[in-house]
Amino acid sequence: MVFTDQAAVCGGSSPPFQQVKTYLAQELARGTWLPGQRMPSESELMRRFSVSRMTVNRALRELQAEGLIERTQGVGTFAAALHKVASTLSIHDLQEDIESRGHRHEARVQLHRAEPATSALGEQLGLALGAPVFHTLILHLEDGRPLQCEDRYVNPLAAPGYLAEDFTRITPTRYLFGHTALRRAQYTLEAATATAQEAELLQIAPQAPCLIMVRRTMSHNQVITLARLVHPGERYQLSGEFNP
Amino acid sequence: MVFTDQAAVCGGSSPPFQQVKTYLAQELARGTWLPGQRMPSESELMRRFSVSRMTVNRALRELQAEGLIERTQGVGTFAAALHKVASTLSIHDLQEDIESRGHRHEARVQLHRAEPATSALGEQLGLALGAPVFHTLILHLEDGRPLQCEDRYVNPLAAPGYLAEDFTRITPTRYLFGHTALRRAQYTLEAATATAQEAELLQIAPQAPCLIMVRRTMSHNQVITLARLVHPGERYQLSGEFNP
DNA sequence: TGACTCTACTTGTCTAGTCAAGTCTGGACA
DNA sequence: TGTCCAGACTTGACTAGACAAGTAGAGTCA
Repeated sequence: MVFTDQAAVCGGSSPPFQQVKTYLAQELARGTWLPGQRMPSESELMRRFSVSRMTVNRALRELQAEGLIERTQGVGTFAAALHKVASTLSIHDLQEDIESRGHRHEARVQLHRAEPATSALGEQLGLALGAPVFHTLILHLEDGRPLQCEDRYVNPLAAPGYLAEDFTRITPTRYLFGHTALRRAQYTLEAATATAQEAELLQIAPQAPCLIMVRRTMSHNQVITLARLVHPGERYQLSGEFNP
Repeated sequence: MVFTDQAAVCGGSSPPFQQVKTYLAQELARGTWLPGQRMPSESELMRRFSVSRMTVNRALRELQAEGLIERTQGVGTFAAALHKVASTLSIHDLQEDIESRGHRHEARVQLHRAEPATSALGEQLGLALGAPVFHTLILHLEDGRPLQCEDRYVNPLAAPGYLAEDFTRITPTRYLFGHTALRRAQYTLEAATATAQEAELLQIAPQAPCLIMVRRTMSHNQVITLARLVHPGERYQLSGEFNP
């Protein structure tokens, strides 16, 4: 059988489900089945590879989870329309990022206190006007060079111990990950100029382009924290990969 | 059994593997097992939920794929250190993005020709110095407002029909998705200022911050295309979500 | 012609058992 | 004391068969 041979060539000694998966992924990449076209059924693949249905099923289920194929009960398996696959960009923890480059991470706490919530802030965090909100402003440096200005508001109900923490030793992100039931986060990412205060802290020109991330982190239905992370454009890049 | 009851409450009539998965995900979110801590083994979950090992295994395998847990053969299953989970930011096709907002997408082709490769470009695309390279410069507009300046070089070996295409009707991204064996893509994202030409096309001030994405798209080992996508900072935002 | 049913095919899910391979621990032994 | 090995436990992978649920097409009947 032609298919079995090809799979054997490519798969080497990898487990059978992986061989089926690799074979299908390769053929998809070669354009054997164009987007929307019908692909072999499970029983067809069973016969071709001489494996049980569970094995074929696992390969197909994983390809489906990866967005390469679409399956419909009662109908069949189809090659996915690849342009619909949303690519993803990874966002890592800054401290880890810096340390993985073999550099030194330093945090300078500029502000660390409770403040009364303004109306806009209270609404976002689900707090009454004037209720206390924790506010930190921290400058993160890589080998002494300013890399991120982190302006963060924290809901005291979600993280009561936040003010007592020493953020030169642990980043707020890590602290909140460990001490709250973090469930969801929303990001927006944009290019803009920093505020005058941020520009001064980051030691950049007032009009210099910055990569600004605004992050809203939530537990089940309560907003835990609101962060504005400002990075100098010339010193910070995000990079990502996409393997369909 | 306490565990079975809880799962039944949450899972409703969903299939057993989903109930096990939901139960574990909920307990993880509640902090029942802190990052790095040992979680119940497969046989323990088999007994608690009265299901077969394959069912428990599927739940655990999917949680592992989603990054919530870590598993080691011979050792056990552990709660993942959540701060290590790389969050992802979705990047969609621009034309689809615009149309999903109910707006009109328009592409203006500024440049559309073959050029001899410079040494730097040839090296990136795997071509000899002076070999022909396809070059397009396209301005994308949303309801008549410039939103993206797309400067793209394409390897003629990978997409020989590229020059003949009408890019006011289909975006290069979509064309390349449909006509090449796209396998991998690498991104970098940064904030910077546009070139003078780009600023003029985008109708922005020369010093205005822009979100710039550089994308390298490859087939198996051949670089298909190199694209520089410049977006005016004030008009373009990326947004994403993170559900651990 | 139009509505209905029956059948073949497809995917979704589960079970009970098997073998393999990796880790860890406690006991035997030198 | 230090080394080695056997056993217990864990995950990784697979099989053969089963039932359920959905779709599509062929055939039947009014």
